[in-house]
Amino acid sequence: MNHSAAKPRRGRPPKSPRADQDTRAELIRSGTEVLTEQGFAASGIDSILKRVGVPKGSFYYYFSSKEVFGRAIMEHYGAYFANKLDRHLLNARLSPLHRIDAFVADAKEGMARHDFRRGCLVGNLGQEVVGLPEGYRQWLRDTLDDWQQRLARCLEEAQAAGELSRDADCGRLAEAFWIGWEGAVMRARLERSVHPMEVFIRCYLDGLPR
Amino acid sequence: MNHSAAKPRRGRPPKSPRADQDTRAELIRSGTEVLTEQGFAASGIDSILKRVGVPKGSFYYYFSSKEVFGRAIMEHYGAYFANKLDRHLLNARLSPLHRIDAFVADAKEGMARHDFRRGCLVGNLGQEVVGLPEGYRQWLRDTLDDWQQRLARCLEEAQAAGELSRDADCGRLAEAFWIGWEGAVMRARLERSVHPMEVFIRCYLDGLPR
DNA sequence: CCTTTTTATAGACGGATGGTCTATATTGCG
DNA sequence: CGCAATATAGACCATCCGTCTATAAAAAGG
Repeated sequence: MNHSAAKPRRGRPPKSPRADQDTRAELIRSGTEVLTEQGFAASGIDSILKRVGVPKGSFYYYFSSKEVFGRAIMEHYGAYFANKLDRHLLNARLSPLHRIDAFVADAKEGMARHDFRRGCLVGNLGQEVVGLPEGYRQWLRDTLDDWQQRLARCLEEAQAAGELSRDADCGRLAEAFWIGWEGAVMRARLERSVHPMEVFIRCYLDGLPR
Repeated sequence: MNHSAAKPRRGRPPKSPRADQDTRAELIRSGTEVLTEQGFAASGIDSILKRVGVPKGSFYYYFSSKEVFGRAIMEHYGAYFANKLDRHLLNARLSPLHRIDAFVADAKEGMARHDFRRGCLVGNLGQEVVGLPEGYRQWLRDTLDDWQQRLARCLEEAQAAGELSRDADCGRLAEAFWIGWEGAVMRARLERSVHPMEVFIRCYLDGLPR
């Protein structure tokens, strides 16, 4: 991960100066880390590059602009998160409502592991949506809509399993979950504690119609 | 509010050149508008000054730094919001739970009035808390704690009025409200609609133990 | 009424940072 | 060897925070 270049030279570098060849993927990973911490506007290209030892001049070889770079990060994050969501919400070894608990536990662990510095990319960008490039907003809406549908299906399974009232509107309940969840993640960063996430999920589950 | 100076002149201005004498207060008001839109880091002093026609040189006569300015804005916002909260939550003409509805209706109206460009200052700053000056974080926590207590008292009144179960933990319920509420405000900005706020409050009130 | 002090503004300036672009050096291939 | 593709260095320009000097009007004082 650490590339201490001996001395800066122009031109294409010698055969194998960097351990990992896939610079583009490294930039996306590094960018994801920085953007989940600081959001889009506050994240400088420089700091993202420095983390992986890529010089500034190289950036526009891999991405035509910061905006395009951001989109690549969003896609990467979307795939990562959808995968995590499925891993829990489709886990047949747990009852539907317990799958939600498992997702929450996973998220709590992730927050603590990064010392509450990183939040949810969707939440971060959502807060600064006014100043974001055109198109980002639609991606954020689509992503939340996707998450909502995955959760709604899990709630429907809960209905089938008798964990949830047949009268419940699963779509609306799933919508409410993500609305509040983003608030809980934000608050957890503020408090530097998983407590807000616990309070939210307890209130949410306790309030579900049985 | 609009000060179109005929021509810029140096020196102390004549007796009443600007409609409002209190330049400092105007700066805080303008700053509040900008910060509720864009957050702290993304808000440039210049753009705040331009809105009220105050030249840059004057800024540091009133505030010693951007950080101090931000603190003044937070205090202003805190007073404004606490006042709004009391106006609704202590309104004896409504039942306790209906007071919460009234607050929500007020907030919805405010969001729509500003075309969903402005959010909650606490939510905005909370999201970028990692990069904020020292001390801001504590203010945000204290402020949310204050709001929580005001709401908890209202919920206790609801218990007394028979609108809420005697077994309910009002402190915890109030905590959960603000956790989710900040998420709802954020989402409303993203969707440019009050719908998320409606979904959240309905889910919250429906889930309260009766 | 004249002088001095205080108040408040005008706007340039510097250092830092951030996004973007151009020139360039090296590699790999034919 | 020659040429296109690759990856880099560093310049460039805009912006932003914060500072500084100059200046003009009001307020104070005699």
